[in-house]
Amino acid sequence: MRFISLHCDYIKFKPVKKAIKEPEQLSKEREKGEEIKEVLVVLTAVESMDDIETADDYVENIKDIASQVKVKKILLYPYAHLSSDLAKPNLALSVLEKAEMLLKKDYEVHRAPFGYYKEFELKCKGHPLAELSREIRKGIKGKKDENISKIGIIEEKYDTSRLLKEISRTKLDTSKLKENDHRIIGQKLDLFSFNESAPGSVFWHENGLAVFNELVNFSRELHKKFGYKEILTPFIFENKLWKVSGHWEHYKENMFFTDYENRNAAVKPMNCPGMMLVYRTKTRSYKDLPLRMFEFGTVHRKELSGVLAGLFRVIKITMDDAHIFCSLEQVEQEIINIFELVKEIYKETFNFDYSTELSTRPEKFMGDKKDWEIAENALENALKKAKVKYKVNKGEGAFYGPKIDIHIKDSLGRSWQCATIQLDMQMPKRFELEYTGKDNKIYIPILIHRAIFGSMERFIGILLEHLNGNLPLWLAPIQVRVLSFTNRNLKYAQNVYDKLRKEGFRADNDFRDITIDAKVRDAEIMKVNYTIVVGDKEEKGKTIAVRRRGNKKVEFGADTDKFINDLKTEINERR
RNA sequence: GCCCCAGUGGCUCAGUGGUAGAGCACGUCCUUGGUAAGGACGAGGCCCCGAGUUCAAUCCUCGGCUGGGGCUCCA
Repeated sequence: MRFISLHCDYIKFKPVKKAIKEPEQLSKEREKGEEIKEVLVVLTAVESMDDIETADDYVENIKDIASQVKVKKILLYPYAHLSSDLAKPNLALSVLEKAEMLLKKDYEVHRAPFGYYKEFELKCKGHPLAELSREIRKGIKGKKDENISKIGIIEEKYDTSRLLKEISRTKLDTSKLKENDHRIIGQKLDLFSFNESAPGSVFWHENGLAVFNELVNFSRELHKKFGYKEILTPFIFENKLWKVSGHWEHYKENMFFTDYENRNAAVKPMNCPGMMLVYRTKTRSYKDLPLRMFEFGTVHRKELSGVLAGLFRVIKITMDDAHIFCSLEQVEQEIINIFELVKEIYKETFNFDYSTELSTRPEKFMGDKKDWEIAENALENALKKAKVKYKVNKGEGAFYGPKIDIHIKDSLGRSWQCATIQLDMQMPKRFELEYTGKDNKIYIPILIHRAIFGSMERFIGILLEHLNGNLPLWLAPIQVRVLSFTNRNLKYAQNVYDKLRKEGFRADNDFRDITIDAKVRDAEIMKVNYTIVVGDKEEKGKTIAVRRRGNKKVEFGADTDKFINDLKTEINERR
């Protein structure tokens, strides 16, 4: 039996045995100031009268805790055995009839024709449970009452525990965009835009591209330090490659196809196969390992239409992708090295609050259980050695191997996966990758897929929200802006501006004929790091007046050359 | 893909079954100001696309596209 309770905008699925605990939760929510006026108890899948009694206990509990809360009981339809045992409709029917008789007073009973189950499942393109919840909600709003009688039939085979987790998670305040929403910042600072004609694909404006490129440069430098070799592979590959890699089989729905002449090809949704081909360009020996191949790879993935979200979820994705080829013994150390890199970026550079999760073997997996155990142990040991705190997600690994992910929350409290480290023992076999060992025998290397930013787009989105658009000097799209005080000072202002440009700063100017207040205001809104005003005083003394973003104090009479040097120092320190 | 909501000048939004309005931004002029909005005037719109209802649709209905939130999936 499934047990559903709804109140206000909350919707929760609870297995009946756990549901008894729920009234406590209700009181907690009331303490937090949640206003709950009505609780709707919806019973589905009643299998016996015991179920109904349990539900009644639950209702009594609610009444004890919150006497003013209105409780409405709905018996949706006892579909016991219906899904799993269509051969016994009479059994289900008898339960239903009993229930109806006993409960008519208290429960609104809705029933559907038994044949509806199949129909419903066929109709559902999404998750049947999720759809059921919408149906119920719709019914409650009274808009389409007739729908209520048609629902309530769901296959038991669907794993509800995961859904439970999702749905019972704190409901987000979705009514308002937060001020630090990256989409708003992106528009205000003229960083990027989207267009209907290329959904899920970012148009990077000058300002946004500056941020993007700085991050790329930063990452390149760091990867060099960590011993990676950067390469670049094609965008379009023939389908036969995707058949080898397994994407044809597992990822076809997400790929863009493009045929030409006699070739059937696809735009790459992942970078791995291209890199595998580079590995194969020569014979490798154990001396070459670990081989760390790095690529800023641009991939395209067809995503379900309801799933795109600003920079967080896009179709054209740029990844700081790398593949590490190594021996089994080297895996642990390589993972530890990756943690170092993660720490360097996430902690030292940006000071993010992030969580680490280890996902293990799923029910449907490729390869040997033994290999999986080795891989999982390697990941876990590395986590422990690197003293990383982590959570285990059992059974949520990729089909080809276990993985470690880094998650960060956005302005709405939603968690996004950024960095990912995945062990793969399938791809090297499929591509027949080899290396010669010390003993002159041929071995298959282990493959580690990993991305640190994850997707550049998503990372920039997270970063913008984290800093509320106040980017540090080295990343800022407009580092310095020169303002003319009056039209008398235009020439000198132009000189100062030219000088800054020639020094290589991202500088711009505002020589409009409006008040200095208005220009300063605009510079602050644009999150310009340093605003420089030149007026008569400055012109006379060959100085500048410097204002730092968010600071009310202004440094009058500053020396231009010294200012330039200070800027350079600040950029180099990446503070 | 599913559920709910939205789509009106570059931006933020009003509004109406009789083909449109404000503020900001933009342009011109006045003003020449010391660190978060000086003033006047002006230009700018296939009211997302397609069909239907109607004498008449930006508005109502249906379908589509895109965006937002929630699922599912993922970086």
